[in-house]
This record gives sequence, structure tokens and C-alpha cells, in this order.
Amino acid sequence: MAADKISYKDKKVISIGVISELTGLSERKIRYYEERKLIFPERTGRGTRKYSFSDVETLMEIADRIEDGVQTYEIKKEMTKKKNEKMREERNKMIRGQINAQFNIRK
Amino acid sequence: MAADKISYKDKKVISIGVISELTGLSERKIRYYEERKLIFPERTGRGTRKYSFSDVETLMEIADRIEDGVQTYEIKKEMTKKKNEKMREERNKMIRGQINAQFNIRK
DNA sequence: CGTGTAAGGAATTCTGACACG
DNA sequence: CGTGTAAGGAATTCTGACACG
Repeated sequence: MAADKISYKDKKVISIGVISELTGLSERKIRYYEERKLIFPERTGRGTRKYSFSDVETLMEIADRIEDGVQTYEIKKEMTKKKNEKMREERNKMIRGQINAQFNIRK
Repeated sequence: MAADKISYKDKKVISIGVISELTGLSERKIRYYEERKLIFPERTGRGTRKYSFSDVETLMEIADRIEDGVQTYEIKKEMTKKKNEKMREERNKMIRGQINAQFNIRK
């Protein structure tokens, strides 16, 4: 159930034309942000890019940062930082969970 | 928030080629089920069909029924019936909610 | 009835490049 | 650096039709 919801948001099924409409960004911009490693579409068998709803959100954030005059390289650093913070959080949650499990076993 | 989740599942953004891959159905079949009013894609400005993740689920159900030898007309009736049941349920929930609200006001 | 296929056109997407700055 | 654009090719999608049954 929960896995289903994740898959809708992250499943790469949207073509660049629709992404362009959804984000208001030109296809040129979208391809350029990929070149700068800010976005990672999948490719179909014959090379067409496919994006997810998550990618739409990421692109909106990128567009905001660009508007603020931030360079793609800086944006990439920001995004990496955010991702690491999230991973640390997840890890801590897991460790806490395991500690609790230990206590429960001893009871 | 809740509205966001609905929008991902029901947002029509997927082209027929991807839908074909996702469902394993030929494009011919997918277009035919539309002709028989079982599925309702949106169209982009220039006429390209766009489907949602909900449509993927609906198509899988249709494929199952077809495999059972059920005709499209019957499938349509089944789907209409199911939809009506769901709407009755929703309505009852709402009425119950309003009755509860009435009681709360009197308290 | 449900589905495959060949047909021709229109729209989409792709890449590499030139341009401006 | 970020983005527009013209260029040419390849892949996608669309419709209406013929076929089988």
C-alpha cells in the first residue's frame, strides 16, 4: 500500500513535453539541468527521456534557485547537502528502532 | 496535502506508448477500449492522448475481464455499477457526518 | 466483437552547434 | 553560464480502413 504511493510519485513515465507544460520550463532548460546533473530522467529503449512527479517538484525548486541568481553548481551542492541530511535522519530513526527492539527482547 | 496525493494518481500525463509498456496491452487495444467508453484519456493541444496511473489500473481490470470472455458492453455496465455503489457510500458518509454535526450543535 | 496491420501525415524528441555574453 | 534557435533525422502518435470471424 505505502509502496504503491511511493511508486506513483517516483515512477518515470512523463515525457519532456508534458514536463515542460507542468513546470513552465523550456525543454532546453530541462535538458540543460540534466547536463549539469541536477535531474536524472530515465530513457526508454530508443532514448526518449522519462520523468516522474518527483522530478517535476525538483525542477520547480531548481527554477526558484536559478531565479535567485544561484548557479547550477551551487544548486547541485545544496541538493547533495539536503539529501545527506535526509539520509542521516533515516539512519538515526533506524538505529533508534533497533535499540527499542533490543529492549523489548530483554523484557 | 491529501489533494496532492490524489492529483498524482489521477493526473493525466502519460502517453499511450508508456501505457502500453505499463499494462502490456497493445496500443490498438487501448484505443479500442476508449472507443467503447471504458477509458477516458485527456488530449493535449494537438490530439495526443494522456493517461493517469488510475487509468493504468482500470486498463488492467478491463484486461482481466476481457480474458474472462466478458464483452466490453458488459464491462461498461459492471464499471458503472461499481461507480454508483461508491457514490452511494460517499453520500451516506456525508449524511452521517451532517447528522453528527447537528447533534454536536444541540449539545 | 475484439484486435492486427499497412498507410500516410502530423507532431515529438534527440543531438550537436552557433549565438550572446 | 544559462538559454534560444535552426537543422535534420529518428521515433511516436493519430485516424480510417481492410481483414478475420
